[in-house]
Amino acid sequence: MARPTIADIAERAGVSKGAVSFALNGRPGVSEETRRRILAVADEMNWRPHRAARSLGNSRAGAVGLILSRPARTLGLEPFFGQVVSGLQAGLAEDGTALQLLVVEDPEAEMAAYRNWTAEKRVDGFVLLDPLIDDPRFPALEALDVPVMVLGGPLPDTSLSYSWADDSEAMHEAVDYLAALGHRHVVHVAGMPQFLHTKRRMDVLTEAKARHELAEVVSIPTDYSDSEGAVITRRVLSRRERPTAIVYDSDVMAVAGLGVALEMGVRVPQDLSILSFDDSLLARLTHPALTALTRDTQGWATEAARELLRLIADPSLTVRHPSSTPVLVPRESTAPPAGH
Amino acid sequence: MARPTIADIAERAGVSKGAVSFALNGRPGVSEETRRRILAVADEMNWRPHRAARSLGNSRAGAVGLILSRPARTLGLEPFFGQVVSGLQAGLAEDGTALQLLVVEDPEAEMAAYRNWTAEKRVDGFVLLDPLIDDPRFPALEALDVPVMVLGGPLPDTSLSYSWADDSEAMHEAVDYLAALGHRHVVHVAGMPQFLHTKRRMDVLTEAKARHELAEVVSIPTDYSDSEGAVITRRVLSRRERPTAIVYDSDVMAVAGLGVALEMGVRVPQDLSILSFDDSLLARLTHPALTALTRDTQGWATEAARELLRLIADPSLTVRHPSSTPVLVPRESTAPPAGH
DNA sequence: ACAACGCGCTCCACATGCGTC
DNA sequence: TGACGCATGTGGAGCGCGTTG
Repeated sequence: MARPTIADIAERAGVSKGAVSFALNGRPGVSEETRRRILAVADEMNWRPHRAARSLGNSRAGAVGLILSRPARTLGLEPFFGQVVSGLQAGLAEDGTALQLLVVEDPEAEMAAYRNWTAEKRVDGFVLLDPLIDDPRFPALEALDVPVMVLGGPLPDTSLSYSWADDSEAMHEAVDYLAALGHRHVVHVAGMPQFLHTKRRMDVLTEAKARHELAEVVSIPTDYSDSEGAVITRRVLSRRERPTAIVYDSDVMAVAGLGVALEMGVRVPQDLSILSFDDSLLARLTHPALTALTRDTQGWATEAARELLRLIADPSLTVRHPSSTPVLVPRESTAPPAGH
Repeated sequence: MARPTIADIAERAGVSKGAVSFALNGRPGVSEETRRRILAVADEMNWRPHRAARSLGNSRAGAVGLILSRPARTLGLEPFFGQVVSGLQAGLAEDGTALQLLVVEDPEAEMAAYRNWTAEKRVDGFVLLDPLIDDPRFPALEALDVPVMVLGGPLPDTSLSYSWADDSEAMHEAVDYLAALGHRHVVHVAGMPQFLHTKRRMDVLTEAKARHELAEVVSIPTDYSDSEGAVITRRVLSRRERPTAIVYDSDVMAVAGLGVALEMGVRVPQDLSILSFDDSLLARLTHPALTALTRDTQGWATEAARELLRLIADPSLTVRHPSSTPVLVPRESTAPPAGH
C-alpha cells in the first residue's frame, strides 16, 4: 500500500481535500468535531505531509544551508565545526527545519552554491561562518535577497544579520591576566589575518602593549594548522630574547606549540606560559592542561539558528545579537614568569 | 523580475514546455540544434530547476539523511564524525545530492526520524553509523523499504547494504605486533560493547591469547569518553601485575590514558606501550606520539556515499563493499616491554 | 464544507513532417 | 499512390499540497 495523501484521508473521513488541509494545519474553516475526526483518520493512516508538495505551494523549502569553503579535512580536525553543526542542528530541529551541509574547495564554489541553492529554492536561508574583512560574500548575499545569519561580527557596512562574540573583550581578559602575572614578552600566534576576529584580536593586542607597558607584543598570522603552530613556536623560542607567554588562536596550534616547548626543554608553565584562545577536549587532555578562553559554541550556534528561523519568518527583520563573551579558564599552563 | 520557469524558456525559445524539459535533462526527443538553442536561452535567463517541483514530479528528494543519536557534544569531540560528514558530502556532491543532518538524543527519536523523513519523502535514503549487535534499526529500515547504506559491518542477517572495515584484520595486526615486541600482558580499553565492531575486536583478542600464548588479555568496555579511558587506565596501572601494553579503541581515550600514565610516573613506551585503534591529529600531537591504526575514514565515507547513490538509482541492488583495512602506523608510544 | 485551481516540473500519449519501400 | 518507420515536437495530465471563490 502506497503513501497516504490528503485525498485518501478525505475519502476515508468523508470530507473534501480542502477540509483535510484546513484541519491538519489548524486553520479555521472546519468544525471542531470534523477536525478531530480528520486528525484521527490522518493519524491512523500514518499520514505525513510530502515535503516537496508543501514546498512547491508555499515556497518554503524547510531547510537552511551551511556552506563551508575549507579543505574538507579540517572538518575532522577542528572541533569547532562539529560544535557549530550540532548547535545549529539543535536550534533548527525545534522547527522541523533541516540543515543542508556543503563543503567546497574554494570561495568561488561557495558563492556559486549560494546562488544555486537560492535559485533552486533549495533552502530558505543561510548560516555564514568566519566573516572576513571586506567579505565579498556579504554584498553578493544582499543582492540575492535571502535570509542570512552570520556567526561572528560585529560587521560594519552590511544589512545582514549577525550574532557576534566579543573577541576584543576576551582578548583583553587574556592579556590583562598575563600582564597581571608579570609577563612582559608576549607572542600571539594568530589565525588567518583576513578573518575579522583575527584582526580584532590583533588590534587589542597592539593596544594592550601601550596600556600595560609591555616590552614586546607581536601577532604572527598563521593558517591555523598544527604544523604552522609548531613552526612559529620553534622560531620564537629559538630567539635570544624569548617570550615568556604565548597566546594561540586555536587549541590545535596551542597543543602543537606545547609539544615544541617540551621538545626544546622549555618547561611549561615555569619557563613559558601557554594560553589557548580556543577550548575543547584537546586543551584539557594535554599535560599540563591548557589555560584557555572557553565559550559555549554550541549554544551560540543554537541561538543563531533560532534567530535565522525568525528572520525567515519575517524577512524585514535584522538581528544584531551579542553572544556570551568567552571566559578565561585557568588551568596548568600559565604561571608567573621565572624570577617574578 | 521573478524567477524564470521552463514555461518562460519555452516561450522565449518558441517551443513547448515538454521540449524544454527534454533539452534540459539531456533526454532524447529534441534535435541537437534546438537543444542547443534552448540551453542557450535557459542559460541567458539564468534558469535553475526548482527542487521542490522537480521532486514532486519524479519523486526524488535529491537528498540523503544522516541521523546520529549521540549526545550532541560528542560531535565536536570525536574527529570521526567530521571526517565522515565531509567524506559523505564529497561523494554526494558529485551528484548534486544534499546531505541532511540530524542529531537526536535517543534511539527512539532516531527511529522516529527515519520514519518521518521517509514518509515525508524528505530524503531518498539514509546512511547509518555504528551498527549494533541485533540492531533494532535494521528490521525497521527494511520494513520502510528505503535505500540504506551502513558504514560498518559485515552485518549478518540483513538485506541492508553496507561497507565494512576489516576490524578483525586490523586487530590481528595490532596484537601480532605487540606480541612480536614481546608483550604478554595486554589490556584492551574497548568501546561500547553493543557496537558490532567492538565485539569483533574483542573476539579477535580472546582468540589471540591462545594463539600467541599471552599471559593476560582483557577487554574492558567503555563509553568512549576520555574520563572512562582515564579511569580504566588508572585502575589497571594500579594493579600489582601491570599490563605492559594497552590498546585503546579511540584516540581520545588513548590520549587520556597517556595522561594517566604520565601522572602515575609510568613511562611510555619504556614501562607501557600504548596503541590507539583510532587515528587523528590528536594521536600525532601528543608526546610521545601514539602508535595507531590509521585509515582513510573520509575516503571510506565518500565511497559509501557513491554506493548509496547507486542504490537509490537501482533499489534492487545490494552492496556488500569492503573498505580498506586499517594500517598500523608505529610511532613513539610502543616498544618492547622492560627486560625484553 | 466543497470544488477547482495553481505551484514548476516530469513524463507520456499523441501529432506532425519527412523520407522510403 | 499509399502505408509505414523514424525523428522531432506538442499538449496536457499528474505529482500532493495550500488556498480561493
